[in-house]
Formats: sequence, structure tokens, C-alpha cells
Amino acid sequence: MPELPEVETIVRQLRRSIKGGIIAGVRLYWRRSIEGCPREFCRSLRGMTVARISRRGKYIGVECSGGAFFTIHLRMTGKLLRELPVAERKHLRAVFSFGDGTKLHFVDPRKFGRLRLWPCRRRACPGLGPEPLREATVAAALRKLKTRRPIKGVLLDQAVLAGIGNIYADEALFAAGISPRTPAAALSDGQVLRLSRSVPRILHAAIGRRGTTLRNYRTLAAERGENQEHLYVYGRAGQPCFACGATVEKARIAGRSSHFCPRCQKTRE
DNA sequence: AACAGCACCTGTAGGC
DNA sequence: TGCCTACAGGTGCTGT
Repeated sequence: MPELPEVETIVRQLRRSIKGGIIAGVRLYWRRSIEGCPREFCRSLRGMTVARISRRGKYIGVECSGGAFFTIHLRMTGKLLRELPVAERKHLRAVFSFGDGTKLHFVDPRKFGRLRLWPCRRRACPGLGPEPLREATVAAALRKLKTRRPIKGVLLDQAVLAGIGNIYADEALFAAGISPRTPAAALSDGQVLRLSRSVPRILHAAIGRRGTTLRNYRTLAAERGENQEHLYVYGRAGQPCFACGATVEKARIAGRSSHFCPRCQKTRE
């Protein structure tokens, strides 16, 4: 569920909320939410002070004094909540208790999310591509592509760019006027330029609106994002394109549902 | 090498 | 109301 803007929103709130906190204990309610040894995860973090919160792609990073480093990936339905609503109790997978008596709840109905302890921060999350928040970075990544795979699938490939998911891939391709089916290596210079600009623009705008809440995503304080009010194609199949009035289509491309305007988005310029 | 398909899970929406 | 199916924002493994 959460993509880069949602994770960035949560990370900014975590910095204000739990940085400096002492982890009094970690309690698990679903052991498989931990990648690796659950017992070691809890034991390693007990008593540590939260020193630094970071984001890499869709991963939340938590660095503790003493060097312990762990990541949280929310996958489809994971949430981090300071307060646990009664209705979420049955989806509770882990709880961090802090020295001041407050808590951080990891809630995840579908149980896809993962917490993982890493031996060191530098070697965490291998294989991720660069952050797509600057035009020059995105342009460099796109220019390297030699594959005939559809650009939609390439944008979702975390080894190419880290953090883009299904919503923002569709929105960025619409903003750039590019068909999601276009083979990546066939993008013209103009298309690469437009996509390199639209990706960071779409992501920054979504961060400014604290992410997109379609269903599960909530911030640390359980608030909804506002970016769902600003989507041009995602979730709008059958409705008129805001730009040209043609009907927005939905099709399965690269194994994922893809939303696009057949008139505004071209394979070739 | 590149890519498709499925597995991981539960909840919800829609058809009948 | 209930049963069934399809689908959901992500990733990682397996097999072709």
C-alpha cells in the first residue's frame, strides 16, 4: 500500500514522535512479521535509544544508539500507529513500548509487512536503485535502460528507482503523456525528459499532501492523506480524462492494474 | 537474462 | 442473508 510519499510522511512523523525514545520492550503477536530470528530482534532492541529515523525507497530505517539498525516495510496493509483503535486490535502484529510509557503499534491485516534487524546500517536493503526525488537522478536511471519491458513495469522495479509504486507510476506516466505499454528502451529523448520531471513532481506533491489514502494507509496519528483528491488516472477507470475527456482505461500491464488515458498517453511522440 | 506466475494473507465489493 | 469470485497500493521465489 504505502509508496514513497506515504513512507516519507510516516518517517517525518516518527522523527518528531519517537526519536530519543528508549525502547523498553518489543512484543510480537505474529512472529513471521519478523524477517530473521524474532527472539534476537526483540532482545537486540530492548533498552536501546532511538537515535535516527530514515527512509530508503519504501523502507523505514530506525537506528539506535549502540548501532542496532532495523527496517520496517509496510508492504500492502502495514500501519504504524501511536494509539491502537479497538477495531485494529485483531490486526496487531508487534508493539514497541517506550520508557515514557508510550507505544508504537505495528498493525497489518494481510501480514505482508516485515521488520528486520540488520548487522549494520550500510549494508541494509541491498539492490535498491536511487531515490527518485530529483530530476537528474531519474533521468540518469531512465537513460541507462536497455530493456524492451513496458515502462510501467520498469518504474515499479525497485532496482531501477526505489520507492515508486502502482499509484505514482500511473500518475507520473499520465503527467508525462506516455503510454504505460511503451518499451523502456524505445522512449524518445523528449519522453525521458518529461518523465524525469513528472516523477519527482508527482512524488513531492503527494508528500506535501501526506500521501494517498485509498483504503488502509494512515499516518502515525491515524490521519488520512489528501492526495487521493488529486489523482488524474489511478482509480478513475470509466471516468472522463480531466485533460481531454476521453474515457480513462484500466488494463493489466506488467502484472499490475494500470490506469491511463488512451488519448493523452502515447507510445510514440 | 528476462519475464510470467504464483505465493504470501485478509478484507471487501460485487454478482447471483 | 449468504455464497462465490475477483481484486487490493508489494515483494520474493520458482520455473520457463
